[in-house]
Amino acid sequence: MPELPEIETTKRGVAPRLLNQFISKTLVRQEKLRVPVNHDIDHLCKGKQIIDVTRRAKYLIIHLTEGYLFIHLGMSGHIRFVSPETPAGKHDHIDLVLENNMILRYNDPRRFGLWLYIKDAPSEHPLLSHLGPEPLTDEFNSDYLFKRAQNKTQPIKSFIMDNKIVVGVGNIYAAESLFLAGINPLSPAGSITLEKIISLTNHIKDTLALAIKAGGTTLRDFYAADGKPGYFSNELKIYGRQNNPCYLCETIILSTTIGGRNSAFCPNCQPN
DNA sequence: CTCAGATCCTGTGCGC
DNA sequence: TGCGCACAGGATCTGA
Repeated sequence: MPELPEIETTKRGVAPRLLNQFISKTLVRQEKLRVPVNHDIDHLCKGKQIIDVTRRAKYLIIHLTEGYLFIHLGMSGHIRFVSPETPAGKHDHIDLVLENNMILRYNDPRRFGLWLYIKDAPSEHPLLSHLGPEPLTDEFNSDYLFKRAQNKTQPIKSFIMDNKIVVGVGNIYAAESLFLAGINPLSPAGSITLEKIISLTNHIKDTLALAIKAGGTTLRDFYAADGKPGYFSNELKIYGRQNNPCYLCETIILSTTIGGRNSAFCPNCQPN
């Protein structure tokens, strides 16, 4: 489900209702996630106040009076507020119960996500410490990207999806940005000209910012915390459009596999 | 070091 | 209608 815009949309949806609240209970129905949930997470969170809600890469970070709660939604997760009487359904793995009785409920069929309580500074944690810059900050710019790309033979698409290079660029937005920049996703990262890297950098930023504005991309099952779908799927120009004509030149869009992920591209608009 | 591929898990949608 | 298969928005590990 989620890429960075979906996480950001989720964060904006849940933050106002979490802020300043006290946690009364953390109910874990399924602890086997990408990383097992702390066995004593209920004890660790109980009675603590939520003092901030932030995002780093695709992690939501709930700041408590002591420690932090990391939430990652993996490929199929979502969190929503439900009232106390709402019965838990299939794959409703965790409830964060607040003292006002509202429940932040986490559902994740594939269980690639995680919930983790950590005590020390998030940026030092092994899950976050190696991460590259946020795409919407000035730290992520064309000079940086060009430098990092030098001598890389890796396909440019895998390169921009590498969290050590830049975080938050998933399969959808990688495909969209490369199309808009006119770059073939298979081209070796080190072979891309500075001009194209400048264009790519700008399109990554623009695409993500637009998608956040639209409330994320709803393909099948993404709904923001308020239950509203995202509207960015209407804007997708290349992702999932293989075998259809390109919107710009009507050439039939091709697809290939890069890093195990399906990758659509227009052979005419993205020649190299 | 770099990179392709396998892996964790369940649901969906397609062709037969 | 039912079955089997391919594939899905992420991230990490292994091994060539």
